[in-house]
Amino acid sequence: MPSTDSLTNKPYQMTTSEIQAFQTTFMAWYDVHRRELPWRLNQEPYRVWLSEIMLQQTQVQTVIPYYERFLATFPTVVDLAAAPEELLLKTWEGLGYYSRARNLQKAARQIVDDYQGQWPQTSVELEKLAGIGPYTAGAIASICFGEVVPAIDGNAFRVFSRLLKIDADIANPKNRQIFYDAILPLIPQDRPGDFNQAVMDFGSQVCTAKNPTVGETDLAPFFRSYQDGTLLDYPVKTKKQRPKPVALMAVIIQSPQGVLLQKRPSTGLLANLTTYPLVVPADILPEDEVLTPEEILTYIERYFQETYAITLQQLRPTNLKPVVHTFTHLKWTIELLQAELVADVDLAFFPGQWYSEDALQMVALPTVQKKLMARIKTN
DNA sequence: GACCCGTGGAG
DNA sequence: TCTCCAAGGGT
Repeated sequence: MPSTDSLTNKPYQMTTSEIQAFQTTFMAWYDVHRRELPWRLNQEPYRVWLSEIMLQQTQVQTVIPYYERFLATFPTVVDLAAAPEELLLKTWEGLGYYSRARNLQKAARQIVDDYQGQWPQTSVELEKLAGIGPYTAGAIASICFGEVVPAIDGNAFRVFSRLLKIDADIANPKNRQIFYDAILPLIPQDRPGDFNQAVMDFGSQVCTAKNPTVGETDLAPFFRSYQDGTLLDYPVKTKKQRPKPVALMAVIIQSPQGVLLQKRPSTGLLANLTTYPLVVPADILPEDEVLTPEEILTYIERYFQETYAITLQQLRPTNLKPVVHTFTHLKWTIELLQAELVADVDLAFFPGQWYSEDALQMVALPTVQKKLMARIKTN
């Protein structure tokens, strides 16, 4: 049951004097413990925006080297708008959630083409840009333009659910408004950007998911859940489902021109990235039929013939241990197969090409592909 | 609203 | 090994 303020009868509120004291204490904590980060050098929208996109579902430590490299490669929004996709994805390689990179460029082109290179300055307008949702819009608007608006991310959910004992399920998007309404009156009018960044720093350094140390800070008296010993009961979050297991086969085909790699479709998992040809046996094998390994290979040969007009020679299993790679929602177990080709294969129907070692350096490879290559190299 | 979309670190 | 998490957004 939600805690209710006796004066206003609205849920999850503080009195005016409580708010004053909280703000003073919280911002004082921030002024002492504020982290120095590359994207805090100044408040240029391009730099702040890039950091916010990279930090989506990604830890600070992981982002920092990518951030520096990306800024060096694409110093301005104009450079980014004009970048070749291959270089864009290569710069993002390994960071994951690759649609972020494509949306980043889409938004850069919106800025250049639709906004004459001038950033919109409100969260409402910012949210119209590709890849910018409610959180990122709030973060940029408050940090760069001083708009008094919450930036509600995982840290904010955790900090304010514990502060105010908000027991609404944070996994339910419908409950976001409850947090918005609760946080908005807590934002100091003169420091909205600092406030939102203070939430990040406090949430990631003190009010952490595991082993929180709220009790060791001056903020402890304000945390209602800490006061009654229920800090770890918050936030309330329903469980996610487990990654679904999927069996795949990678077909490694060598030739004097290099190895055959396939560019994935422009939508869906690992969009536009490059891997060995990956076959999902479940998709090309007859259902409800027990097949021998030899028969399975025959089906794969037929699949390559019919789909790509490629004749595989000597398709065979390797003695390599399968590669296991887990995504958020999928768990791939990949068997490695080898094949030879007759000379002068026509790749007219194959979405890929032969890659030499040098050419491999230029193309964006997902981590699962790097794992597959490592498995081969170490044997 | 439910599902899709990566990766690396922590315990 | 397994589970959960980490500055979410798109469809």
